[in-house]
Order: sequence, then C-alpha cells, then structure tokens
Amino acid sequence: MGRAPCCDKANVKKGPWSPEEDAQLKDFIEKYGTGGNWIALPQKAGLKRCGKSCRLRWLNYLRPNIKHGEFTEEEDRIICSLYATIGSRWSIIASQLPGRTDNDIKNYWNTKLKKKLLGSTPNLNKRNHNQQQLQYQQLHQQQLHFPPLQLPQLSRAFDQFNSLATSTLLQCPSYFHYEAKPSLEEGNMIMFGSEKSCTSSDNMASLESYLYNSGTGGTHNLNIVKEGGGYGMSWGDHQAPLEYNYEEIKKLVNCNYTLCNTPSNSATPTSSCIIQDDPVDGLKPHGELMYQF
DNA sequence: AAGAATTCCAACCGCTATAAT
DNA sequence: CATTATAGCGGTTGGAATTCT
Repeated sequence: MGRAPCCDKANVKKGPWSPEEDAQLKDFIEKYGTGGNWIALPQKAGLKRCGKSCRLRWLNYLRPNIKHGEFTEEEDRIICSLYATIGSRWSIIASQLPGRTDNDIKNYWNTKLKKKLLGSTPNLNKRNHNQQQLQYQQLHQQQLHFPPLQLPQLSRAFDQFNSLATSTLLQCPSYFHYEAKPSLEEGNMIMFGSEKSCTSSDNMASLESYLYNSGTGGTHNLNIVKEGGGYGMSWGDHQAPLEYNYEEIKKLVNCNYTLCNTPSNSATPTSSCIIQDDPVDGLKPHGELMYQF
C-alpha cells in the first residue's frame, strides 16, 4: 500500500497565493500558531490549500523577519564558503543567514551567484557556453591524443571541478581545503575537498555526477601510479586504463601544479602551491592563485 | 514594435528521516 | 518491530518579467 495523500488533491487550490489567502494564513498562525500540524492547519484556517503549501508560504514569505531583496557581499561570501564546504544543503546554509530562506538562497545560487563566480565570461548564454564547451573538448582531445571515450568522465569531472573550485577559491580561500604532495610522480596524491567523501560504490560516472553537482564538496584522492613507461591515475578503486606522461597528466587535470620549496613526501603548512588556469580554456577564470597547505 | 530568448523566483513534487501508533 | 503519517528538504518547473535581436 502506498503512502496516503496528505490532502484531497482535487479540492485544494494551487498556484500563486492571493493577498486574501496570505492575510488569512498569517492571521491564523499569529493567533493560534501552527499547532505542530500543518496538515490540519488549512482546514482550521479556512483555506483551500494543502498543508504543505501553507507551510511553504509561511516559511518562505509570510513569517516575520524574512529578508527580501539584494544579497550583500558578506552574504555572498558566506554562501560560497558553505557551499564549498557542505554542498547544496540549503537549509543549513540558510541557518547561517538570518532572515534568508533556503528557497531564496537556492534560487540566488542557481540564478546569480553561480554565474557570478564562474562569470569570467559575463555574456555567456547557453548556446555560447555549449559551443565553447564543445570547442574546448575537441581541442583538449586533440592536444592529449587520447582516443575519445577512454576517459571522458574523469576529464570532464576535472573540468567541472577546477572551474568551480578555482572560482570559489577566488571568493573564499579560507574555506577550501586543498592538499597536494610535491609533484605528479608515482605514489603521489592530490587531495581535494572538505567534509564529504565518496562511498565505496562510487564509480567514475557517479563521481562525475558528484563533482558536477556538489562543486567543491568532498574529499577526493587522485593517485598517480606508474604504468609501464608512463603514468596512470587512479581514483578510489578505479584505475585509469591508459598511460600518460607527466605533461599529459597535468593537462588532464587541467591545471599546472608548480610547487615551490616543498619538502619531500608530504605537504606541510609552510608550503605553497601555484595553480594556473589552462590557457586553452576560455571558460575558466584566469589568474594565479597561491595556496598555503 | 514585436517576437524570441533568457532570467528569475514562487510554488510544486517527490523523496527521506522521523514520529506516532 | 512494522506500518503509517507528517515534516522537512532539495530538485525542478511554470510562467511572469525582462532583455535581446
């Protein structure tokens, strides 16, 4: 038996709320509270609405101290920082921004902030973006000389990751956790991330999806392994099937890692790393970043 | 000026976690 | 413990408003 519906779908109003309905809901809640039962509330308040709809209307619009309008730079910074750390957990992010709702922040992120961060190309529309992405992928493949479909997921995952990570870092470097061992050599490892970690069932596709969806969240280890005459990469249980040389790996990762005065074997808090954007890719933000790790 | 394309955001949907029985 | 009801969450959508061509 499936779950019972919370209301009679045929007899509830949907769509935008009228000022009268707003007033009715507001008056009722201010007088009697929600009673901890949203499902029963619309009937008591005389509204032909689903309890869920009432709850949403109250939380996102009617309740006191809701802040509407422009987000401040400080709010932007907090959202970026938390998104980089915990991903799209909007209710937690909203809890750090008094007066803002999760829905508001989610909308703001999806429509403005994400573009602002990635927006080194302000006139980018969907068509241009897709074209540029395609051009980039073609160029990328030509340069690397690896056959199509051999490692597309990993390559694209890195594209997505680096693009967002670099932008995020520009905004809020203190919240992003980055570690690297001294160089891309056998046995070395690059670790990105913060709190989340991939599960044992992750595969390349889910990893791609994870990186795509969660931006910089997560802890990911890219292991460099020696394979025959070149280097390969492994990610969790998955091993790249191809061999790459040092330069190819660098290009595949899509950043140039230059380490300065780094003691061997481990990253230390006194070391710094310069990441430069791939000049091939016009979509990515340009510049040079310094990290302490 | 007008139609097309894009942006924006309120509201909905479906899922999961938790509470109640 | 199993089942059912509810709250809450995040992803998605519809359509109004705005911008572009």
